[in-house]
Amino acid sequence: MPELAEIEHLRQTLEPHIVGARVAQLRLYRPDIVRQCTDRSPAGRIAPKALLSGRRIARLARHGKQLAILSDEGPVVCVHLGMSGQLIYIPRGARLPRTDHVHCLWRLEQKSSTGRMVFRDPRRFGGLWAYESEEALLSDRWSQLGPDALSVTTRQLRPRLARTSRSIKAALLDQSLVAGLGNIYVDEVLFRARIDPRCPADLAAVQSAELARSIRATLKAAIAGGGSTIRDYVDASGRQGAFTEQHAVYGRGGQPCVRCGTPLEAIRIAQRTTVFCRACQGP
DNA sequence: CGGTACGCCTGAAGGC
DNA sequence: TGCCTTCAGGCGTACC
Repeated sequence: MPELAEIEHLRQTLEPHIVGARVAQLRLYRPDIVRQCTDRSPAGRIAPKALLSGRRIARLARHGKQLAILSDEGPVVCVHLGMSGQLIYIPRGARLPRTDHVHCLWRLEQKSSTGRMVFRDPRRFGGLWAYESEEALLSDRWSQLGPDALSVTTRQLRPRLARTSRSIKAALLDQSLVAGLGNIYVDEVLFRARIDPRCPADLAAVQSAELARSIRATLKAAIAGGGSTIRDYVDASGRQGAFTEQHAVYGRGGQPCVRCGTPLEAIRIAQRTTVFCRACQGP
C-alpha cells in the first residue's frame, strides 16, 4: 500500500544510489510486468527489453504514487508499486533479503562502484512502463492524474470535488481528482481536518481549505517519518517505514480516539475499510 | 458518462 | 497441525 509518502521517501533514498549510474545489464524475469501504455500509438513507446538498457540515469521524478526513472538520453521507465511492490538498491557485495517475486533487475555501473536495483512485487498489482521520453510519459499516463497531493491547493481541490456526487472519501481516492492518496492517508487526512468521510465531496470553502492544508501537512509528516509499512513497503535500502506508529485512525478501529477517547468507528465506504471518529468528525 | 462492482494476485491470519 | 476461508487494496475494466 505504498502511497505518495512512501514513493517520495523511496525517491529520496534511491536517488543518491542510482543517479549517474549506467545500466550495464537488464534482466527481465517477467516480461508481462511491463505494462501497455494507454497511448496505443507506437510513437511514444519503446520495446520492453529496452528498459533503460545502456542508458545513464539522470534523475528520479514522482507524480502521485508513480515514480519515473529518467535517463540522460531521453528514455524513461515509469514504476508503479501497486500494493506490494518494492524497488530496492543492492550495493556491491550485499545480498537481497528475498529473491522470490523479483521481476526485473538492473545492473548499475558507477565510476567507482557497481550495484543492482531490483523490482519485486509479490502481488503484481504494480508494473513498469517504458517511454521514449519524459514528454511521452507526461502526455500518456501522467496526463490522467490530478494535481500532486503534496502541493495541492484549495483552488485546485475545491472545484474538482464540486464536480462529483460521491462521498469525500471516495473522491479523495480517485487519482484523477488528486494524485497520491490511498486508503491509509485519506483516513488520516480526514481525521486531521475533522471531516466525516461519508459526507458529500462538495465541501464548503472553509472545509476545503482545511482539507488541502491537512493533505499537505499529513503527507509531509509521513515522508519525514519514512512512510508507513503495513506489510510490504520498504525504502531503497530495504528499511521499513516508521510513520505507521503515528497513525491516528488507520488500522485502529474500535480503539480510543487519540483526541477525545471515543472508540473509533470502522465502516466500509466505496469498498474500502474506513476508520473515523464519530465525535471529532461529526457533521 | 458518472458511478459502482468486480477481478487481478499473494500471503497473513483466523476458524475448525 | 493443517487445510480452508477471508481479508487486504490500487487500479483497469465491465456494466448499469
